[in-house]
Amino acid sequence: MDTVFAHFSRYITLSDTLKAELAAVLEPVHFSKGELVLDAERTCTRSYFIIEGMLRAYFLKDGKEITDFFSAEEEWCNSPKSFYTQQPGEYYLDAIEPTDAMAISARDLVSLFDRFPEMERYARLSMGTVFGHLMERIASLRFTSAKEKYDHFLQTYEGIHHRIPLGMVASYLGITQETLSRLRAGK
Amino acid sequence: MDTVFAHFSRYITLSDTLKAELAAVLEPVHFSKGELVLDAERTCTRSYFIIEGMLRAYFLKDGKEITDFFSAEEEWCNSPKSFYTQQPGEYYLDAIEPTDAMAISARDLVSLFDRFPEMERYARLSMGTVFGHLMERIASLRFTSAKEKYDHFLQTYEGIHHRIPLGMVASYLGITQETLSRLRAGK
DNA sequence: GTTAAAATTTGATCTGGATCAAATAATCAC
DNA sequence: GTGATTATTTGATCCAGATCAAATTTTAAC
Repeated sequence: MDTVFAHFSRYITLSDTLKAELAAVLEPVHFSKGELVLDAERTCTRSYFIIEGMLRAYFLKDGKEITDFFSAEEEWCNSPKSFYTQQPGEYYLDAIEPTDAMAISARDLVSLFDRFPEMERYARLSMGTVFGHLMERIASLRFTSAKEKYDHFLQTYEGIHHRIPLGMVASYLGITQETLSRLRAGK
Repeated sequence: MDTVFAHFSRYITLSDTLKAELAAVLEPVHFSKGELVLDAERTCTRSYFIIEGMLRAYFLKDGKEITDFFSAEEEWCNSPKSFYTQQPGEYYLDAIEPTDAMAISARDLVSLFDRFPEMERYARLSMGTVFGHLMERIASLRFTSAKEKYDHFLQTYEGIHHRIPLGMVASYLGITQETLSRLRAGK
């Protein structure tokens, strides 16, 4: 729980009341490696704050898994559109490592937003951070070679990249496995 | 001012007090076609809500202008990172059409956030909308042909695309002008 | 440990879109 | 309006990375 509080404290000051409320609604969960966290057929009712491990969001295209993003320690993971609209979305979530996380339900979160304005602020500010990452990723996708994309990935997921299978990295970058394999071999 | 209020009302209920405050800090501005709205050397101190016209954000790469996004009627335009951090950023903003907008300064906005929790909510929810667009754009950039990227653009900027010069569209899509020209000719 | 299944590497070929170059067409300044 | 600048189209060539195919390595199940 300390990890969660520390994360919130990067953006807002946590009152004791809010701490107590958070502690009351956050539920520790564990996923084993390879476990499906969310099926795209279902609505994403909970968001997961990762304590240890890594989750992945992917969708299916022509029957193949296309990885859209990874979430590691001290990041939230959910199926954004589905969690926001509370309708089924396109993403599957799975655990690519044994993962410990704290889960919060959409309804509990909404209730916190209603009662704690600082939660709104936290959400606004932390979204800003993610926003920046998305814009960088767009720039990287548009104007860089496969090699540069991979280098950018290594930098973004510094210290984490070796934990992710090559095929997933390739689809995340929008290049083929073969190309990525050759890049890594240094050709 | 009604246009601005209508926009806010899509996300929150505007109290009379907040309306009055907004009216007090929003300043009407006009830019003529081609006018530079923000130089990348400078800090983006204001955000512009566009009433009519279109602004564009671009950066320089090898001396050439690379368009990153367009903002049209009922959208906000600023240099995101610069506006958020109040440090100079990488973006230039210019008007690609004669544009009428309402400007709000970063300091006024911060003050509104401090005094009106519903402004925090507005920001969180409206960012969610933009967030969705960015994710779609990422998907479009990674796995689609030039033709599909252009089709996606036409769809996203439905009714607006004909107002944007081809070269800007091409750099927005991350393809060359020549390729886009050929696509449009239907080859 | 042995075998089967999955992930990664390596090889050969092909192609969409880039690049380089130049001709037209549209827009602007005066 | 007219010349000059800027935007768009068209043509020829080239290459990064895709695709198709298969070998090799790694991982997992029993």
